Amino acid sequence: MKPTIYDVAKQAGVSIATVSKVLNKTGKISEKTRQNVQQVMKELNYFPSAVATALTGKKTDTIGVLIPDVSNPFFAEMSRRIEDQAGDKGISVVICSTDYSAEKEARYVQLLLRKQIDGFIVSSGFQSRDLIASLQKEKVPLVMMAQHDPELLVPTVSVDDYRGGYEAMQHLLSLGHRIVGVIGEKVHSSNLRLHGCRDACIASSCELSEDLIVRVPTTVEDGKAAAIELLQRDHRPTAIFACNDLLAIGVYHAARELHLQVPDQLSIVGFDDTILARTTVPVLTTVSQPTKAMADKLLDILLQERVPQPASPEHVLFPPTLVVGESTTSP
Amino acid sequence: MKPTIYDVAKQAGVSIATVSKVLNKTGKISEKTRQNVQQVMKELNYFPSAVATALTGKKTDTIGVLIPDVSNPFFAEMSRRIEDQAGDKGISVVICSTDYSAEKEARYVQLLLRKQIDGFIVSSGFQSRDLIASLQKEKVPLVMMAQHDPELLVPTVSVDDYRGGYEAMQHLLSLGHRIVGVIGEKVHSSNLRLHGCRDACIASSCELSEDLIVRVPTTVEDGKAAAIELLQRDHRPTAIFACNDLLAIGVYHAARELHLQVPDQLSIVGFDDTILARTTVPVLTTVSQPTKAMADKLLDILLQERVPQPASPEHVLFPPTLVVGESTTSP
DNA sequence: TTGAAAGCGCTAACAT
DNA sequence: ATGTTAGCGCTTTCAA
Repeated sequence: MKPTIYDVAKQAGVSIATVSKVLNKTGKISEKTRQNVQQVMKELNYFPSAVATALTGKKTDTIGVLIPDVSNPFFAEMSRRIEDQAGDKGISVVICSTDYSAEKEARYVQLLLRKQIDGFIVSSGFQSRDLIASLQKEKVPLVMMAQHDPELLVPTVSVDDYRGGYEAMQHLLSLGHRIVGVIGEKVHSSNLRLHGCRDACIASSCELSEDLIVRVPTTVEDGKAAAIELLQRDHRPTAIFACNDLLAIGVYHAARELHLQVPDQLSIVGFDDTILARTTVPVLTTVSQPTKAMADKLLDILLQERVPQPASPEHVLFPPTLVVGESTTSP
Repeated sequence: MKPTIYDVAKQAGVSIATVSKVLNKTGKISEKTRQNVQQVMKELNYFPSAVATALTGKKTDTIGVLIPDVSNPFFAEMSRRIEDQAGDKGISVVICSTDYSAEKEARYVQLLLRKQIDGFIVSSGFQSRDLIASLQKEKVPLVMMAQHDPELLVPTVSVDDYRGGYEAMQHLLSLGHRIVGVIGEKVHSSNLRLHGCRDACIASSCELSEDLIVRVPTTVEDGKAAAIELLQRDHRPTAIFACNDLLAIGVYHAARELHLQVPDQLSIVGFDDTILARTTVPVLTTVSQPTKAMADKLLDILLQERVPQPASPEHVLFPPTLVVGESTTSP
């Protein structure tokens, strides 16, 4: 059997209270007994039960990360960052895929709550606003990632989507493109990216007609279909900005099907800078999110949340970086 | 405060034992009180604390999945499958990235053990054999995924790597390729895939000279470098089989750098059938692993492990499927 | 400086 | 059919 605090106490000839104190570095204990107890803990290979500890009301040093899908590279990479940062802080991370389903969200939230986790990181694509509201009512520490939605009274960490869209479009315009198609998801962050696009056009006194903007769901196939449609028009775009890398991949497929060379006959820009951006040939020009810094901030907020509840939620925006690959050139 | 079993008992006018019984459907209780208690649980929005339950020694219905890296698409996709399967069985999944580091492995194992999880799924790339041995000594249910290593006395679930390699090579040979380069990782599963390649060549009475086989680490860059080297030889290969999709991507990059058209001037086959295989242009021909079935089996074994320890560990091999994409054609 | 004892919320005999 | 009670392993007053 695994040794318990009682075994250690007996072996060391002290009470369990003393053992607990050396464990937690609380109270006053003589250097001598401390050494002795620690020695015994080593010998017995003793580790306190996290379960028993949690039951006494202490923090569990575990946070839950709720993402729509681990197999989506962007979320996988963010998760990885969060894990790394958390690991450094001695915090463990539970990752759950909610599959864009409000039902699964509820189930996992319930589950993690029962496990007494210290807080949640939820991400864009979270369906149930009610759930978020009820978590807040229960004062469960919570922070939202990759979705800067001012309506939500939740602290938020995301990239500056507007600016990312702006820079992506500006890049294309500065290369000389004048007809640029845009493919966006039907989610909040895509809206912001589109606004950025529009404003970049305005700044270059070039117009972005609304019918060059297509909104789709999020798969590669959606991106391909949208791109094919755009590229078969009379005055076809010479460049396409896709609001995430997955959609951009769809554009590559469309280009291939229509026998258009990338970038010579069609420039493509993506968003997110996931592994996908570096696995295409030619390498995708994309907008990079500072995932490491974002993960760091996410944890900072979550941990500080564990203490007091701030009056008005903090909304942190990180600057995006345009990463110029091989998929863009002058028309 | 969150309601406890006491609150429910008081409100329902029964003892906590009764509440516990309706909760667990154990013992005998009249339909009437059952209804009543359940009603009260609803009203109070009561959910039992998983922590308290675990402390009494019951199973936690949580398993830990240890993978080298969530941001590697193959592992992310496997994790996702495991989660799905587990979800159906009411089991929750904790995913941790061990980063190919024995130290992190030890840390996470310790952590999860302290949290009283019911079992582990560890995967290829796990460094510390000692850790595995000690888990076994402690009789912690454990199953290994994606690494069929007969030396390990652990149940194992993986794809039939040998056969996958065989089919990949056979495909290329049947298209008429005679000089085929092979790029493999320095891990056990790649060895098996290579054996498959060799035997496929022998079966076609065509020889695979050893110097066409290159062993590398696992990144895209490694794949690219190896491919460039292969392709610059005097009698350059007309096709390359890469032992995983990531390496195959590297081959695409190499082809591009050397101005070789895929598939006309160079055929490429990968392995794993991750999302990467479908995001390349042209779409990669690759060997698919039945991730869903594997995840299912993994859980079956783990759950059955929770009861008795089988005498000799089960080693399950799943058949791979060659998925022909657009990256292969006749030379 | 150390120890005794009362919980934390739940389960599982054992009584009734 | 329902209730009483003794733990599970640990933290935390409060005494000594």
